[in-house]
Amino acid sequence: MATSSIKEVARRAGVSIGTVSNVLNRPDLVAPATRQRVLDAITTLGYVRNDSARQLRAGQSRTVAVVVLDVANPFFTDVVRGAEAALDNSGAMVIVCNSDENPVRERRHLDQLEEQRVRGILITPVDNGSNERLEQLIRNGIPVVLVDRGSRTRNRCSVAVDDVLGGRLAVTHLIETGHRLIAFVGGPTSIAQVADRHAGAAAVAAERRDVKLSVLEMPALTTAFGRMAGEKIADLPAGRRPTAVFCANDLLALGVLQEMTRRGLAVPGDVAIVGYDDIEYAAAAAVPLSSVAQPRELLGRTAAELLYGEINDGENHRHRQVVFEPELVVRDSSAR
Amino acid sequence: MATSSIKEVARRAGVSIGTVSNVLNRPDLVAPATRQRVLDAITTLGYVRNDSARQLRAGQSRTVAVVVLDVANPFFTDVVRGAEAALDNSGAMVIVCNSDENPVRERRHLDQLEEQRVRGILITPVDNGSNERLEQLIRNGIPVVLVDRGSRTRNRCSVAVDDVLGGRLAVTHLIETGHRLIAFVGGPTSIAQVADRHAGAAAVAAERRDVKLSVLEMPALTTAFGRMAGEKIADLPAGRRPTAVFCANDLLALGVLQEMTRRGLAVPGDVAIVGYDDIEYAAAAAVPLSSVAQPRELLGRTAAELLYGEINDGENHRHRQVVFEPELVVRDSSAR
DNA sequence: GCGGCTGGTCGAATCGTTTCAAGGAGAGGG
DNA sequence: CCCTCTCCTTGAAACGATTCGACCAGCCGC
Repeated sequence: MATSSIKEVARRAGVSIGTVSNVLNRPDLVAPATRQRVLDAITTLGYVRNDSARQLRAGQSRTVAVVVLDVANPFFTDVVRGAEAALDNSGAMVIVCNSDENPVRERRHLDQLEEQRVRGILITPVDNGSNERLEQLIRNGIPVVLVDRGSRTRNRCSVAVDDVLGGRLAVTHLIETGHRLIAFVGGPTSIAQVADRHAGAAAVAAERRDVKLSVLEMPALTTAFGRMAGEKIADLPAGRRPTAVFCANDLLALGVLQEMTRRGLAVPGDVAIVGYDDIEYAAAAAVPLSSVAQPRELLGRTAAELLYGEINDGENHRHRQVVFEPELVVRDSSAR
Repeated sequence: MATSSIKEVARRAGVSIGTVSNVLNRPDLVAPATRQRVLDAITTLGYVRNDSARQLRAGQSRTVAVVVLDVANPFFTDVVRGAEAALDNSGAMVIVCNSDENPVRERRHLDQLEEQRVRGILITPVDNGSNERLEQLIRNGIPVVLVDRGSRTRNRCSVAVDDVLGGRLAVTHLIETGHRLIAFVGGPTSIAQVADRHAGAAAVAAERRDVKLSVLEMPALTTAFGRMAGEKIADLPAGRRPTAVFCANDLLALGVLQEMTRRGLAVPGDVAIVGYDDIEYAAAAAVPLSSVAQPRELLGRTAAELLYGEINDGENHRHRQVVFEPELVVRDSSAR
């Protein structure tokens, strides 16, 4: 019942504590006969190492934390998957903390993690307010890698995806398939990702005289608001109605798609649609959705590798800012 | 840089170690002036408690683990959410472990968690093989609550949803809206959930002479196989074609829906569809999908509460097996 | 036969906390 | 003025592991 300690194992095997520890950590130092005796004692007692004591002695834990904005978001679950894959056989254990876009929760998690002396942290911070706390962690010797946020200051590693490029890709594709009247359906511009995606889209549109990009700014990036945006678009007279819509994420796009179908407008015949994120359900929509895909797993994997490097290189580590390129996946919703 | 210990705080504040500890844990025992001096020392040194030492002394940690089959599955993320909510102000910290339906990974996590002396574990085990390991944990004094699996043996708590009832609800609804030729699209019957849902559906169908339930067993519960099932159904001549389809999960249902739309069959006009799980995208489908919803957050919350009870009641705890009822959500895809 | 070496084992120190019995300084009562 | 009581504070003993110098017994070579 009460889990037994190394001391009892030692007594039962008739050896010293140090020898038991050696069996556990450097078995080749111990004579085979003794080793076997100790192992037997361990199994009969059902001994389980106490990790707290181990860590206390070692001065740090073997776990790495990933702090995400939303565990339910497929984007982050894939990032976590990537990170886990990268750290799988490094002896480290990955734990996932969910800040839920709540600065207070984030703060609490970071405090906890520091108390636990985690080996390192991968984090997508809720806002820029977290910066001071993160600086502190770094000063205290805990490596931090930023995920999906480029780092302005060069004193940490970060991985991100080029959202401006993503916007360019989407709109370039729409122009190439013949569209001239294009709508951008976005969310609050306070979200950096939304702003960047729009910037890319606008830049491409501005390069051509005959292309016009209108903007619909919705309060949030949900299907419900997508439907609402769809209504507004469908209500326009055929001549002034955009023939293509680029949405800041897939949920918006699904909403728009749904509304078009309901109104009897053909996709992509009357209106082409391109989303962003390439979530699993994008491909499964009634009309499979074109979307700008981000290398989610790769993002997590790379972040983990940077962290791993930082942990091992120690003082002479050079921080790196990695930026990935998104990729356009063309499906039926924007086929010619 | 090197994080400072309680000892240095004590020296800097000119008090003993014990006093610093008291400031941290029972501040009212310390004279205000002293307390302030200690707090100042703590902030100037940037002292952070060492949780390992704390736990070592305490004998157990303050964390509770949730071991899920798939972090990316919305079902589990909601369960986790519920558990977090229930434990939020109990001082416990929730960590999420992902077994990825892999017994080896599951085993490794359980080992790690036992070494960490976690307070308790919520788990959806990969298979019945885990049972022995779980028994062991329980014997060693770590409370375990099963999630989404009823416990046969009465020696632990569990929470589950009545899948047989879910099947009944779906088919009863279809019969009431006038359907007589109904298809069940399922997955491998080795999955208990699938078997139960089918059992419920079959039971209701058997109660009426004029109702016929055919079964399509697909290899996996994905949209791709849903489309395939859709093909088979659409290929049938109109007279023998089922007028309603009940799918073992929403992904299958979305696949079927997609194929119907592609073939020009109206949903629900020609074929009504009911799914299972009520995932977020069910409501967002081109034709909003009727689905059997499980109380996912409630499941997590209840599991956490049972665990909490078990932790606190100690010896005189009585294990309970809680079963929740699913609920049918009717949307357009099966509207009359 | 003796010095040195090697392989195996031991014991003690250490990590950073918490807890608790014990002590000390004032204050208040007799 | 002394005794008692309260309030603070202290110091030492855990908790369970790891690590490292010391020790001991054989064995080898000279």
